Amino acid sequence: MEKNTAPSSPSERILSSEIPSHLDQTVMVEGWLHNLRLFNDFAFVVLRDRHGVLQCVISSPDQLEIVRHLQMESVLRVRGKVIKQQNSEDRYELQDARVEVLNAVEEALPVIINKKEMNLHPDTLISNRPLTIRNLHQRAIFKLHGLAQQAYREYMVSQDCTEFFPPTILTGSSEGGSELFSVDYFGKEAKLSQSAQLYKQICIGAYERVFAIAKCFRAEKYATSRHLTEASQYEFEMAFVESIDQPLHFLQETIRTMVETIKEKGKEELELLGIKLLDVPPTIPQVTMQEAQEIVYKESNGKQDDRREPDMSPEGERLIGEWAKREYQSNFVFITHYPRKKRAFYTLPTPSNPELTESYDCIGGGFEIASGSLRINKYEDLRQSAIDKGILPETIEDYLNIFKFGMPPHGGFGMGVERFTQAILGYHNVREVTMFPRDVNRLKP
RNA sequence: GGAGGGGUAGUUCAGCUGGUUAGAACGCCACACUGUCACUGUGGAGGUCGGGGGUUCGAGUCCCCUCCCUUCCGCCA
Repeated sequence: MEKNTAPSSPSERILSSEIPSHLDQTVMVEGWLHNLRLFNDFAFVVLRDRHGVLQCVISSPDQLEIVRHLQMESVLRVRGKVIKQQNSEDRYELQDARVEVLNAVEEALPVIINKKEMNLHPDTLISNRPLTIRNLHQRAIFKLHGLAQQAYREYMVSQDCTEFFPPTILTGSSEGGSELFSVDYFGKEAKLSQSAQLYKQICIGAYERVFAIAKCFRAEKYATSRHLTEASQYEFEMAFVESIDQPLHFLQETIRTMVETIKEKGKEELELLGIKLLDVPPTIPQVTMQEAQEIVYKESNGKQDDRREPDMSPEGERLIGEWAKREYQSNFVFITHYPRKKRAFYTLPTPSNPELTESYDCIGGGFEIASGSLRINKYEDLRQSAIDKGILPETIEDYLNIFKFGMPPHGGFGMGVERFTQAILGYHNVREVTMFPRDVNRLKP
């Protein structure tokens, strides 16, 4: 591990964030050439490290020559004395800086990354990811994205959940849902997992409460602003639940913890991005799908009518999101009790109305970010449900067999990792919050 | 899979009913500049107008084919 004490020796690197506590001391910093403002007899070298940027003032002719022809993003080591900037109480700089070039960039950058707004096409942004990730805005997005994942883990662990890692190379489909990617597996055909569903259900048989941050792959040519072919999911499953209230409460508190953690630990990044996160209300509004469709109908003054549809339309999701924001100051809303025909065969039907299910989605930022349900836990019921859905039990034998050996009542959810970040930060395209997105036409970088 | 919009300099874009040498801003290069912080000023380099075919005296501009990007729908996390 690195030493984490504040060094006082000039031979030891300090970070830009530590500068204020070294006033009047000579320090050494390392980082990238973020900007260079050159004058006749002096220059401002702006250095960027993992915490921020620092202005260094070059004033001697020999040092000026070193810096004069440097390209941006060259790697530098700079020594100088920490002083307060002229006419400023809270800004610091290095005086009489001496520069050592650790790795000079030899050619012009393909994109400008030291401006606040890069103003690039999404395609250019991603194709140049090795560079654009260094942009302060871009860097902040993925810092917050990482904080969300950290918060998810911490909350799950605090609730006595056990983390596990599902496999992604499988023999076939566990849900029979979307298209799967095929991979050559020593001459046999294997599939990439589209969901950790099977494995999290297996795991509650031992641990009762489990979670995972799992990759899932969908070989479908969706060309939308919210689909990836390779995505990640916050998976959760808990045993001994009798009502959807339990997993929904879990989901609500998960979201709350994630939002609060980001607000607290991501203060600087949020400020930089100009994003103000809405607090999660004590109770996230919850409506049945039927109620949601009525609300959408009214919200749109009759223009959007999904009331005879078995599901919400994207426009409907957007409208119900606006409704929740206006009526409950909530960025999130739960929709429950979807029709059985829209849900996977393992979803528990509603006892009082078998046409409906004990299921729920979470709408965040105006689109679906999470989905879950109570599950059928008895072998015969599950087998019959598969048959009702037109699935041959023989084709899902491995899955069905789990339920012969004492599966408790259980339920859970899966929440899109990228979509969650997209929802709370309010970005239009999921690729903007995905560092290395994979979609129909993109396999690199 | 369906329907729109688009592809012009490194980047983001303008380019009219087809017309002579295709422009701007930022970036890059050179020079000037004593406090900038999106530094400023002057000058310069940089283009197979996505690719292929066609119409025409003449195509960035019109037509056909093709590739790519993007938005929306289907679908879903």
